[in-house]
Amino acid sequence: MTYGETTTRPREVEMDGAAASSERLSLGVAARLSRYLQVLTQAKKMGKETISSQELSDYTHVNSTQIRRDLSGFGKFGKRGVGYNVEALVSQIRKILRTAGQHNIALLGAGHLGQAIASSDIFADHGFRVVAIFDVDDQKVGTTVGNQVVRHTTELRQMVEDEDIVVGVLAVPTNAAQGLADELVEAGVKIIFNYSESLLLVPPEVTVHTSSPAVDLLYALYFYLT
Amino acid sequence: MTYGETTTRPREVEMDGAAASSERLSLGVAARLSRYLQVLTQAKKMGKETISSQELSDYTHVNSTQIRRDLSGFGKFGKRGVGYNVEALVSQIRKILRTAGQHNIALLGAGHLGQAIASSDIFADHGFRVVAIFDVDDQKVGTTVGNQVVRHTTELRQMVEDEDIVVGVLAVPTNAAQGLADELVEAGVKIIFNYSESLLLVPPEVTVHTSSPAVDLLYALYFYLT
DNA sequence: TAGATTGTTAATCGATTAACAATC
DNA sequence: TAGATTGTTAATCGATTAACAATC
Repeated sequence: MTYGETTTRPREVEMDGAAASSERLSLGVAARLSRYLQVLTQAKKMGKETISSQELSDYTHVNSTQIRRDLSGFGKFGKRGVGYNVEALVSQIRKILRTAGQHNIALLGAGHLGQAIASSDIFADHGFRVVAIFDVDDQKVGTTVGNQVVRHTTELRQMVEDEDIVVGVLAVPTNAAQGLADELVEAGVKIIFNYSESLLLVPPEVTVHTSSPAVDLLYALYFYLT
Repeated sequence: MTYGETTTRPREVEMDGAAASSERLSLGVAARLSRYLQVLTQAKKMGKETISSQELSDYTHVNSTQIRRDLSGFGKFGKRGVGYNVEALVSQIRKILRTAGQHNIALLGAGHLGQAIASSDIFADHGFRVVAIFDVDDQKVGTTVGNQVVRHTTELRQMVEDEDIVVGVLAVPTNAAQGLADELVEAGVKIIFNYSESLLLVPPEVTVHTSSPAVDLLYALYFYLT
């Protein structure tokens, strides 16, 4: 590599306030923007109007310079000496992540975990709507959980089609997970959120996210112990 | 920077099979090792005896070269042409992450989520043991959840001391989370696992991990939409 | 042996951060 | 104005990956 050479970096053409760029975000940037969004959403709920990169850093543990850098790649959202307007930043990041709209979720499993998910608004806050809940247990089918009537999993395919469901959440026992994952895939769901311990095998075009609190805990513990 | 210069890299002294190094792992390495451990633990349950870096890659979405590289930093655990012995690798990684022992957890909240956590073995599989469950609701105090009797949160401090609890898991409503986090901190807990939506402020020596399925989902959705 | 898979190198690429001028 | 905080540069650092010899 030669140096002393001034590299002209590719730069996004400023698009009159439009934050979304045509290039795909890197994994890291997308992950961090999502975390900022989480904090901002909660800050907004608490009535906070502006937030500084330092405050965002305190909550996310992301370096404040990096936060400013991440954001400045899409526009000048902040005000020097003041910080960022919480509400405006929320909608900018939603635009960047292209998740400004509503997305429909199918919840599989009406046990304790399923009920916890259905009655919380963690998903609702971010534009995800649980539009159907399924279980195989006839005792549970027909009962109401959250604001949905529990259906039998045999109705899965039809509901995915009718309700335009893009995400399936697996809150079922380990041994039932792979079978239901297969059914979700066949029904056309492209993102599976796995709360079971099962390792899931799916076609490459389907994304699986496995929730693993114990893994996160191991990781936190390491830094506590060292 | 000059080049053509051969940099001598610091290298761990081989310690006769001992995998744990004296240097602190980087954030990235610790996070990835935890994920390998999760997959290996499940693979072991399923009776798998060996696993290749490619198989680990399929499940973790970490590049197979990087997996081999991460592991080879601590010893030669694999067998060429065969792969890694699942059971041996589990114990090596546990040694590296220093989580070979048992660690005690306090669970706050005996609602649906608390019950789901108490009756699952996601934590138990990794050496975490729920040794106490708390709630403020007198209806719930005294009932049995998992294999524990639910206690009132007034007993928190004493139990943390008696049972040597290092981790507190918050499975409570958003508006109760900060208050209980404060109590956990006062009781001496160093790691808080937050399942509520609340943003928590804690002293710098305490680690908070906030679970955020919706954030993970946003992130997955971005790569699906683009 | 032939095939498979590790361990390791060497090169590239992107993430991270300190520092500070710009400016609200 | 004075103080605070952004936006941006320039440099460093660590992560990532292709490639392949070693070897089971």
